[in-house]
Amino acid sequence: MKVSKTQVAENRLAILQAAARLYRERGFTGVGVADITREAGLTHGGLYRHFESKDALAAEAAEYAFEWKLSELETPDADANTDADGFLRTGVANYLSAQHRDSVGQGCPVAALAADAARETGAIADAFAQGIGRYMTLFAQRRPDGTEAAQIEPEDRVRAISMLSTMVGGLILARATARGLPALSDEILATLRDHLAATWDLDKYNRDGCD
Amino acid sequence: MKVSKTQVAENRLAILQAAARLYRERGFTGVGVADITREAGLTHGGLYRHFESKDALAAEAAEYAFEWKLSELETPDADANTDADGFLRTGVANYLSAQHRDSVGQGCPVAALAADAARETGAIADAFAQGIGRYMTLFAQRRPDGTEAAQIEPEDRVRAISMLSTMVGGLILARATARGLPALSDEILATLRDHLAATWDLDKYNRDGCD
DNA sequence: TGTACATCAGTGAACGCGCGTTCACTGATGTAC
DNA sequence: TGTACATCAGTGAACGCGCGTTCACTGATGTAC
Repeated sequence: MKVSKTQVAENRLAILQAAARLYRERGFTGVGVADITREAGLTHGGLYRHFESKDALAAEAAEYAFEWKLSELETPDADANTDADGFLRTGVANYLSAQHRDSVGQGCPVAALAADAARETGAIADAFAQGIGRYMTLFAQRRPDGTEAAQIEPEDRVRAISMLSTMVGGLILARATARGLPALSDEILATLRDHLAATWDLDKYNRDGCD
Repeated sequence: MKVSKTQVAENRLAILQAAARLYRERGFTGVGVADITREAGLTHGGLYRHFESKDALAAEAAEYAFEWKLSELETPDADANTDADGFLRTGVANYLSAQHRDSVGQGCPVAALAADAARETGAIADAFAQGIGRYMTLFAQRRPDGTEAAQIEPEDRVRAISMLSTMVGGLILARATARGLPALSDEILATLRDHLAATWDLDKYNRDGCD
């Protein structure tokens, strides 16, 4: 039963979306191709009309997850995000929220899969290296004083590396403690939200020169 | 062929050590029981004389990895660690080194497996929650001014949460980019070493009161 | 526009393979005497 | 201390199962005329 070209495109996208969600939830080695196609409303055999192998699908699903997340970060959810300051304050708060912690499948691919990706080689590893590189640049461009960096300065990269590391590490720690020590998990999120906002303000303040 | 009691204890330990290394290298879902026993110099069948199931082994291996890492942190490698300042400066530099990045199997269980542990339930999840909780307390007790906290203050916990999140996240990002963007990987490590040391000094300075 | 037919996305059975776990067996250990 | 024997850690074949991948088949689509 051949299907229409638009249906083919829809099915392919459904497979990618299912893969991107399931991989984030269960890791690259925790999901079978049958799980993915079932989630997309298809049977496993047809997957190979769309992707050469499970690994090729995983790599493309990783790229898809990165695209998806970037657009999420662009328009987090509120409307006070016209300048970099608002964008980053809301973005950080959303990132370190209980909601993001509890919805891995819809969340940041770095926090969900970077540790898994470090064990991979080839296309999956490449997708993650490139994706993380793009996140770094995106973050470095947005400055605490609300301006967009025309040229990225060393201090912009320091800020981006420090913030992304803290956000990713904090979310992973919050997730790992969510079941066994829920109070600690909540404390990690709340503490980092405050701490990053304070660092943020200090960075702005230092532009006038404190020391 | 029954073996002596000391040999039994040695074999059990060898299995735990092999498991702790292989799980860190390949993740909880990437290692089979035959891989572990082979690494320990045994065959797969005998594993069940020591552990009730693969999951029970994984949980105990996680606990073992946490014990191992804590003692590593206590005596990082140098000898200038008699006070908290030296301990933490050297500890942070070691943690964010290329050597630690490139030896996952001997490294911090949190950076290697916390993302995997967040997908687990039961004994493995518990082991990680408890282990992370202990790391937090250990870090909070050590103060930048070189003293050991008699009682842990809110600011001590903020510092511990912020530092651990940054270190764990940074190491994971450095590992995920090591293959595809080695320059970025090195930059992340070097930047965070400097950044954390600077935050450290600022913390010390603020005790006299700047603002 | 209508008809004939080649295309090919999707189906589901089948494949070889490696997994976690079980179990009959082995034989050195360690104990009872 | 020496002998007889029960114990049990370790072996390796076997189990059922789910995996990634293949393939003959189906039948609606889309094209050639």
